[in-house]
Amino acid sequence: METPVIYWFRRDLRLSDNSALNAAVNTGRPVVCLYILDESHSSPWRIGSASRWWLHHSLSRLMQQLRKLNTSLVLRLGDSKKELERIISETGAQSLYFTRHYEPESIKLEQELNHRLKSKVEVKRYKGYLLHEPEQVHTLNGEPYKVFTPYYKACMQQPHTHTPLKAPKSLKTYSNNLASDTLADWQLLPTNPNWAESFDSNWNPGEAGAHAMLHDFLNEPVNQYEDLRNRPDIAGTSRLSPHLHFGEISPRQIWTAIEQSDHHYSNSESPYTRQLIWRDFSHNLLFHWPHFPEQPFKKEFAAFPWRRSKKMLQCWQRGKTGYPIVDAGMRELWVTGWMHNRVRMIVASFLIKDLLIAWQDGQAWFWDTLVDANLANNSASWQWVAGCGADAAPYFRIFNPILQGNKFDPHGTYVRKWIPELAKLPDKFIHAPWQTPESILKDSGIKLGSHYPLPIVDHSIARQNALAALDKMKKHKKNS
DNA sequence: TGAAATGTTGGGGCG
DNA sequence: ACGCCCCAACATTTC
Repeated sequence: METPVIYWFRRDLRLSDNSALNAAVNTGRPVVCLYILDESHSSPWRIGSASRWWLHHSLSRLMQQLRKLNTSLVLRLGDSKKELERIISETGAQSLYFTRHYEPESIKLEQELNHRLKSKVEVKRYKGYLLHEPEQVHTLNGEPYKVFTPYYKACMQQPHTHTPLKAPKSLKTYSNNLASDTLADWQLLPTNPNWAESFDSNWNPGEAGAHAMLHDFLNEPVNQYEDLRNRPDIAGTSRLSPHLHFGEISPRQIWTAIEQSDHHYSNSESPYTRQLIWRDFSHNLLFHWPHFPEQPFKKEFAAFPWRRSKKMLQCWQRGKTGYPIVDAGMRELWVTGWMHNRVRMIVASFLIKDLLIAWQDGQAWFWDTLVDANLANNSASWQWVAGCGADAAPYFRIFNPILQGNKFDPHGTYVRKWIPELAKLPDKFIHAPWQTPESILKDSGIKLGSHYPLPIVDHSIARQNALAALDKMKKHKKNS
């Protein structure tokens, strides 16, 4: 029998516009489709709980798609390198094809594969996860960009002419039986309790779901993106993040679809595609600074006097801070595995600056609860809010949760959706219930402190404390 | 991809 | 008519 090609699926769980898969199929040899769940490494960033839910369904969909091509997906649990070596020896394969990734663990692994396997098999690595490779965009000195705008401009100088590839119509099946786990073996879905119950009604993981989501976005919201993207009470964002994270759709497919739609902007000016470049930028940062998820990019922040209050952190996690816009966001996250981006900034600012809790703690919570948890985006965004990242917001830019609420959820629709106990409060007080006159509270059937918490901190005092803490950090820097 | 404090201006009430 | 005060509206600076 012909020796097969191993196609190693990673976070490219799609058949269309998948250069690596296409190349594997085009060898004309039988293709062994493989997915490895690797929990063996020591990285603290093993896949989070909400992402496991997504992964389960995404793999399940991929298996359905492959079945139509008369092929199965071989599931293996274990150390990626060992499992790859194992399957190569089981099949006698002489080629290994895959898509590259940019996390420190992935970079290390790809280097090791290159060293250890290259003498025995052909190792072919393809791009596809980003619009621009980290090596491809740099300053005139050859340094990686640390500031977004020049990075963005440099990206726009690059040619964007690629046409997305169609899914292979057929592939040569590898007919020998290979041992495979079942998805159920991996127990990726939560049970007792099934906290992901309402994920099903919010999401449709997999390639088809990704394209349906894109279609809905192109249908209208993309043209109002600039105005509506900050409104959590309106469906104005693409909600493509989890699909992009798992590679169910390529950024190139989105880029091209937008270019070909009747979008009001050209892609180089589109406020939405600009966000896609932020995604590249985050991966660029992580690629060049592998400690980004753990350590502040601005070193002086290592001396920041964070508070370690488990109790406060828990109030934040459970959506019980007493600030409705913050609590609504945290509850949306818990219920759906996702949070509107404007609200992510608000809750992050609140944790970091009002509660003075380290951004790493917030990042860890997001990592576990977001279906779109992505190491590059998550760490770059948290550091951005904290003011310690590359090209970050200044630390002293402290969001006022009441003003943010009034501005971006002016009728309290978003708050009422996620905090139904406040539903009857008049618009005027929806973002600051504690300011409500007693009689109106009574009419609304709300008793603060029992139905809904009183604010766990006073924002104006918290703001002063935050600025004082920054001062303390600066003094520490001076003295050292 | 803020917010608060502080400064400036100008209209109107009023003695 | 005039100066004075108040304060909203807007601008600037500071954090």
